[in-house]
Amino acid sequence: MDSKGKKILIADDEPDILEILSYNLNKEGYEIITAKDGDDAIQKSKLFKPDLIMLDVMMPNKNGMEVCKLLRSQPAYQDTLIIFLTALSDEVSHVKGLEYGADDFISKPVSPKILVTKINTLFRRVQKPDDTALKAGNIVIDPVKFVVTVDGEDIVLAKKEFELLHLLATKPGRVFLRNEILSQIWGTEVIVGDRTIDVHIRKIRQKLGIDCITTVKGVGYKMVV
Amino acid sequence: MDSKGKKILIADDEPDILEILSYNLNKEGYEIITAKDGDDAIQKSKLFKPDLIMLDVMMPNKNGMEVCKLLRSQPAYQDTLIIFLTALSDEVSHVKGLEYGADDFISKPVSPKILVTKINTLFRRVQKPDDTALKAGNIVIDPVKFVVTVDGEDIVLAKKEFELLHLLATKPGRVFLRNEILSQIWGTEVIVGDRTIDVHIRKIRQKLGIDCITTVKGVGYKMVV
DNA sequence: GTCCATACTTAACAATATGTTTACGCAAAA
DNA sequence: TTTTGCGTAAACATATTGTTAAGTATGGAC
Repeated sequence: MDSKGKKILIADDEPDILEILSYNLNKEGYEIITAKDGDDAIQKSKLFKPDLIMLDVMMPNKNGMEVCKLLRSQPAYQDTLIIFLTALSDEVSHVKGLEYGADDFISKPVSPKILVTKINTLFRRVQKPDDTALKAGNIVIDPVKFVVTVDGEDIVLAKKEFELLHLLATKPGRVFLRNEILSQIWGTEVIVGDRTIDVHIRKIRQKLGIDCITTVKGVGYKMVV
Repeated sequence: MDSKGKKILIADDEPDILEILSYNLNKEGYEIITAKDGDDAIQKSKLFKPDLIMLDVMMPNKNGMEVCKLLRSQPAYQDTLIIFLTALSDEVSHVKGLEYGADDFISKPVSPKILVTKINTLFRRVQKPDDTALKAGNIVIDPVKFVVTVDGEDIVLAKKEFELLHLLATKPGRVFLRNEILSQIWGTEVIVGDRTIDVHIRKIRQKLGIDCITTVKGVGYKMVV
């Protein structure tokens, strides 16, 4: 579930369209938010921070183009994927849409297959690996090779363990609240218990063999230098 | 960036398209030259010696195919990258384009992100000429002879298997995300399932007999050194 | 062109690694 | 002493990959 669990906002004034799109994308594991017009789309974008926004070109209260232009002008939406829903032959919208920073177009009537394929592909494109190796004392954390090295010896961590250690190592010495850890590693969507963090911390300590993570009772964890 | 500062010639009869493409590629640091038809494209190619040429299929005064054929017939343009701009569903152009020596295709309407990604990828591909044999431990991968040698013994791999192994071997130890693998080996057009990668990995492991590829669960694969 | 061999892809299922919860014990603070 | 928070281990659930087999292209020989 890497490209999934993403949030998609769909804005269209026709309830039928909304339903069809929602159904098909929801089935694929995406979380769907719907909006019925331009203003609604802007509001809900700010509220839910979707990863992808589908805009009907023709909508009441600000059409798709206007919404796109407005969102793209803000830094927070620079990397958000934006797709337009257009009539099949609407070349003008295509050209204009591109100027406003659209990433793709889907023509009505919408084929569920093309829809899903396009969206999966788009998400696939934007993912890129983080490539800054971190060092904390005698520990080296290398996201490129996905290995942790202690005193020159490679240690294999599971994904979550690695992410957790990497997070702590971004600011050695700084305390990370349990809440921070949860939202950074697990995201706001998934809800996991507090014990889950403990268990991962324990495994990291166990695998690394050295005591590099300190517990700050009632607060969180930090990396020692 | 080392793949930048390159010259790109864009040939299309629609000024809007020219402008959009120019804008996005220029932003990436490429130097852009535009041409409005086939003859213009040929002239400016000779004049500016671009590193990459984007040709609209439908153009006045020699269409994209003709231009491609003509340029490719000259030794000077043997190694120039040529990309076609095609309508989304234009399968015929794809087939013909490949015959004439196209390096890739971009479907209209053009997504800026995909455009930039593709072009960056293409330059990266040619930057490291494929004629250097790679070595990783006791494995030698020779793209010229298309053979893999383990401890002096030749092993025959299928095309996809070879490409996959070669990709991993370009940066031994580095983790390649499944996404990266998909876009590097399969490209942006084709969409294949995740299991497909596994199967190829399996075959490589089986044929080589040695354990040179490590699985990083939830992340991807990497070559061990 | 047809046939054949090979490679590629997909789907179903098995195996395994990973993530999460639970229950309990311990220790420090109130 | 009671309470609170954390550590631990095992049980459980889930996710991800490995494997197999069968279907689908693809390209070459004839």
